[in-house]
Amino acid sequence: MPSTSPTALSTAERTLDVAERLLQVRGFNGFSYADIAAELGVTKASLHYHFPTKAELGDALIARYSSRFADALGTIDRDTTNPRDKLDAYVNIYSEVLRGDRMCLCGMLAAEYETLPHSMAEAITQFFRENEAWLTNVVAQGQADGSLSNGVTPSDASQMLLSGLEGAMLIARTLGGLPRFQSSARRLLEILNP
Amino acid sequence: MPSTSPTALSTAERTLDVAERLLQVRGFNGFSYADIAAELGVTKASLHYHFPTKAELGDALIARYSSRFADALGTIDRDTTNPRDKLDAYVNIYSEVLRGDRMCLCGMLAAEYETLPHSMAEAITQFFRENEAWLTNVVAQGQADGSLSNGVTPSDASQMLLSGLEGAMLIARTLGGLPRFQSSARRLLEILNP
DNA sequence: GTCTATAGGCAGATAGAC
DNA sequence: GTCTATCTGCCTATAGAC
Repeated sequence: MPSTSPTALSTAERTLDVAERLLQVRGFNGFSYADIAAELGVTKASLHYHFPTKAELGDALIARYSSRFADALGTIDRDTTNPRDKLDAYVNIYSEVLRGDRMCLCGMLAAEYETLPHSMAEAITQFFRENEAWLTNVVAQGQADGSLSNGVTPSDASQMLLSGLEGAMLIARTLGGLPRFQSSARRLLEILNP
Repeated sequence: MPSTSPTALSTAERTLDVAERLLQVRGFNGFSYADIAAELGVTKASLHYHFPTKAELGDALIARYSSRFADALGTIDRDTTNPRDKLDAYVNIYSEVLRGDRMCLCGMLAAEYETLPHSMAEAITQFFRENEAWLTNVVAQGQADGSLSNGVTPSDASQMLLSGLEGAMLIARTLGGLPRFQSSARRLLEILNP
């Protein structure tokens, strides 16, 4: 039996859950296998059974995070049609992360970029590319239907939204918190007012 | 004699120079006394003579960085009168940091915030406060003389500029580099077009 | 001020019993 | 899958000679 009840999580999943939070709060170089093990009540050796090296754990964390993010974008596309509503929903993803006192996982890793294994570095870049591609699409839609200003190219707008939101999260954790983040996010979106 | 020639730097200063670069590239948790010692050709013990603990080294790094940043803002105030020129010069400070393949020192530390000694955390918050105070002043001047839009409060504008620029640096190091940063910075400033 | 030497702890990682 | 036990290496930091 891999689990003790229908709702129980495997050790691998619980490891990812704890490691994900530690990574988003303290950074990849700011937590250890010992931290995860203590929180789960298992030994470090058990963790190495599921994730032999920390680089592999990191790869798994980015893969799961990117996958969930992509799912969330898919959900937005299904649930909303108005491009402005899509952007509001996009910002809301970030708000919920910050509400948990966390930084965006890939934003955190972007800071530590130069210290990371190559596979992780590439995966982070890919995460940002995918986000920008989605945002570019939404902005282009909004410009086509007139709901968004066409004073900026969709590509430029998506770059500014992505980096603006990541920066607002970064600073808000040290100064101003969620209210400040949401205020900055609103200002960013106003740029696209027609 | 504290130095061997009029232009020679003390070990303490050279330590700060190397540590500063390592911190801006790899983060506070991403370098060690051994890294600095190897680069300077001295022993770790020598470094501990000048900076007994890493927390004290970190305090000194933030203090020097903040002081230089404040000097740069003072120079801008002396050399330019037009608020738009001041903002351009402000962005240029960031561009030069990124040109050296570095992240803003305090932006990097903002990511590692939760792992830092209290004295460092407080100093980072103070750095951001001072930057925002300066920016708020410049925006207010520009609104008064009509060179900047008054569609946003100076406080909101300064928050968005600071976090937007920090975020643009953060992302540009993994995707797009300096050209992308400068493009995003230009877009941010356009928000203040009258 | 800088060195050698070393302490004490924690990091990531592995071997092998159960 | 999880454990005990252990390895090796690096970390911050200190003592004491020069």
